[in-house]
Amino acid sequence: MVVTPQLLKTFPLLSGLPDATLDDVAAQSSVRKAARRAIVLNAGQNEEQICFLFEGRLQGVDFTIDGREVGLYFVEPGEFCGELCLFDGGSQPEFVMALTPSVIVSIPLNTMHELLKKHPELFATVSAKVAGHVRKMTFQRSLLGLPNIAQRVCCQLWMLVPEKDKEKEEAHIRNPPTHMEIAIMLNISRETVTRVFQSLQNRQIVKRDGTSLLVVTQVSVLRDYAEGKQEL
Amino acid sequence: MVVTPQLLKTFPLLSGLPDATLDDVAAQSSVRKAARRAIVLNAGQNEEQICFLFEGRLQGVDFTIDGREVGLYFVEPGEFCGELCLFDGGSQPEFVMALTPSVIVSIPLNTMHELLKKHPELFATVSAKVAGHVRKMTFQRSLLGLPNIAQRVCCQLWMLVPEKDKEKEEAHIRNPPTHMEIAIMLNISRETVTRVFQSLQNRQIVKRDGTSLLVVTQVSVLRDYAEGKQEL
DNA sequence: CGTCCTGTGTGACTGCAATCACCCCGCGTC
DNA sequence: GACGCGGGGTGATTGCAGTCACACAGGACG
Repeated sequence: MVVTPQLLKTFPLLSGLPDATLDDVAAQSSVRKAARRAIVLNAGQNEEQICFLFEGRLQGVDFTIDGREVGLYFVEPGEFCGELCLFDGGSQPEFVMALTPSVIVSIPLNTMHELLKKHPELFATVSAKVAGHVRKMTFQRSLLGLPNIAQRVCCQLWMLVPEKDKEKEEAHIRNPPTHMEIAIMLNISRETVTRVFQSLQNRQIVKRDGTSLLVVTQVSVLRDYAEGKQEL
Repeated sequence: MVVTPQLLKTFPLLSGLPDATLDDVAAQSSVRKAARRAIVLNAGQNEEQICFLFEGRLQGVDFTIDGREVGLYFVEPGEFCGELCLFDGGSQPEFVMALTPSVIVSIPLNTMHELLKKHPELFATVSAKVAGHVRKMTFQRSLLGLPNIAQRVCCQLWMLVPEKDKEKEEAHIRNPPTHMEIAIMLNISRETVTRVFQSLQNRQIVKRDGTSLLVVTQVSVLRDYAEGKQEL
């Protein structure tokens, strides 16, 4: 499929670029669709492309030596991934997999390099993204250190509460991860996640509204659990 | 204490810089000593300095919400830390603590920024270091996903085997982390680490030589354990 | 309509690592 | 020498989360 400059403009990182530049980049880029659970980027390979997510949802995942899946982060529409090789030309550290059918725009590594050279202001954005990634991973790592499993789940849930809702008493989490996805991120079993959720629902702290919406009815209580001020 | 250009030259990152530049940087930098378990960089603060380790050993550590310590990485002499704020001006994500009495050279963030602007080749090195950090964290995260604890310990041990010894049958690990430090990195208890080590020693796969040297006598067997090809 | 698949809910069982309690040893230092 | 302290070693106990097995609901799809 053909990449139009208009398509590229939908991505915050690129939206400020002059039309001529976008024409140029568009000509060298490509679009593709990825089915559910399709691999978008392979770990351990020099992927030579930066992926921009137009539609769908991706997850960075790794696998342990014994084949277990390890969830690392999500990629939402408008965001990009695979940028690490811009920094050292090394290989992609983790797999990126489509959680839902997705549409992905790929810009070749070289094109991206040229672009960053010409527009250093983009470089700052990409750097900040990597820095943010490090911060997130550090936080996630500290989550895994929690001995209390329920607390771990609550922390992750708290992370998913939109910033704007954190002070309110009710929060909406759209398209929440499945229990399995949460389990993989937190290094616990799917059943355990389900049990924690049951417990939260019984106490009317969260409730589900269809498959694509999770309502946190008592945000402050959730925070207390997350911070260990209360035990579940 | 006064920082001399000669001192700065001992750091690989800075060794190629012209003397005039080093004079300049030295004038704005400072040296300090850190006692064992002293905090070198504080998490959550805008530290505004890049720390170069001249002597000793540092560890990046985080704390879970409930106060548990989480070990992240080590800093060896000649290396630096605290560079993440160069990328986004954000705060330091984790604590950096001295494992042994250490000597640290601090270069202010602004000075460092100027330096990188004037010498983009340094920027590549710093970028590569951050990228490498991300890779390491990703790997460490996948370690934590291992359900078999003994395997986790063996993997960590395998990581500590110097690159040059990985193909040999005997490897030397200088200044190995204490059981406690390993336990913290792997999110398991100190006793469990001890028991795994006992098991490895009984099978004559590793042996200790004083406090500051650990000898891996059967490197290939250790690798098999690490890769899950054999069970301990 | 039936079928398939994914996601969720739940009970029973069990194994394994955390915890606790205590030991020893070596080292620095008062 | 006595002492404290950090580091390592070990047994007994226990609780908790993983695992297994199965049930059920809802959506997609022919």
